[in-house]
Amino acid sequence: MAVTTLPEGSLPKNYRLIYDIVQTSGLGRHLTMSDVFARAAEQRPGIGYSTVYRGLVRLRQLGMISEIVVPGADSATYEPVGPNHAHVRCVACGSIEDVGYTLPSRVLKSVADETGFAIDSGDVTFAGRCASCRAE
Amino acid sequence: MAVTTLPEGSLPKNYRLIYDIVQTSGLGRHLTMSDVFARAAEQRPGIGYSTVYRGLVRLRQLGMISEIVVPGADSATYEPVGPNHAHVRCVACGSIEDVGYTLPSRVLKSVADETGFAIDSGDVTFAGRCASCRAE
DNA sequence: CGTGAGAATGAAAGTCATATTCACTGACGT
DNA sequence: ACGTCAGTGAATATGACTTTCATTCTCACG
Repeated sequence: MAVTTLPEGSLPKNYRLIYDIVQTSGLGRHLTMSDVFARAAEQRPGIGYSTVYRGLVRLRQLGMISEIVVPGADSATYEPVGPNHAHVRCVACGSIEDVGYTLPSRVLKSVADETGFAIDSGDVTFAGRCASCRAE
Repeated sequence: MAVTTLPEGSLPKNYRLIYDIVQTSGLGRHLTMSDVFARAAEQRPGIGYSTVYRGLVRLRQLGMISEIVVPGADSATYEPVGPNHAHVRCVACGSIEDVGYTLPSRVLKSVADETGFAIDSGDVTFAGRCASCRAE
C-alpha cells in the first residue's frame, strides 16, 4: 500500500474522469466496474475498459475511493470514501444499500486478543429482502 | 430454495462423501472447492469436479454445510454448520480463522428499521495480519 | 520549437472460480 | 427385462478480473 501520494490535482485525465464518476455517484450508490465504464464511455467514447479498470485500482490504492465486496454479489462495487458504514444486500434483487453501523472498537480489540491477529478493520454485511421485493 | 428435505440417511453416495469431508475437516477449517475435490478424489478416484461442485451446492441448499465468502479471498470456503461466528482473514497469507463473535440481535433489528429490509443475517469479517505473518 | 524517457492508453488475450450442458450410467420400482 | 429419472464425468460456457503489448501521449529539458 505504499501510497505514492499522487496529488489529486495532477491525476491523469482519465483517472480524474473515473474519480469524478464515483464521487458524483453519491454516497450510498454502488457502481460496478461495468457501471463506471459505461458512464465513462458516455463522456469519453472510445475509452478502454482496461483504462477504467486501472483507474479504479489506482484510485483505490491511493485511498481516494472505496471498493466494496459484498458476499453474494457477483461483482465488486465502488463508492466515494466516507464515514465507516455497513452494507445490506437484497437477496432477491441484489441491490445494495448503505446502513450506518460500525463495529465498536472494543470488538476489534477483543478479536485481536482472541486470535493473535493485528486487526485492521471489520466489515459487516447484512442480507435480507428490500422493501420493494417484499411487496410482491 | 425450495428445500426438498432430503433425509440425511438417503444422500447419494457422493454427496455423503462430500458431506463427510466437510464435517471431518472440523470447525474452523476452511476448505475451498478445490480442497474438497482433492480429498474426494483421494477416496474416489475419477470423481468429477462437477459432482463435487453440485454436492456442495446441494448440501448448502439443504443447510447441511455452510459456505463462507470472505471479501478479499479468491474463492469461497466450506465448513460444517455450527454456532454463528465471524471470520478473520490474514491480508498477508490469506489464511482464515474463526472467531467467536456474533452481531447482537438488536443490531439486526435496528438495521431492519433503518433500511426497511427484512434482515435475515449479518456477516462479519475482520481483516488483519496473523501472528506468524507478523513475526518476520 | 525538437526530442527522448517514462507514463498512459486501447485492444486483445489470459486467468480463474464458478456454473451449465450433454450424453451416459446406474438404481429402483414395476 | 423395462422405463424412468436422478446422478455422474467430461467438456464447455460464463463472467469478473487482470495482464500484456504495441502505440500514443506528456512534458521537462535542451
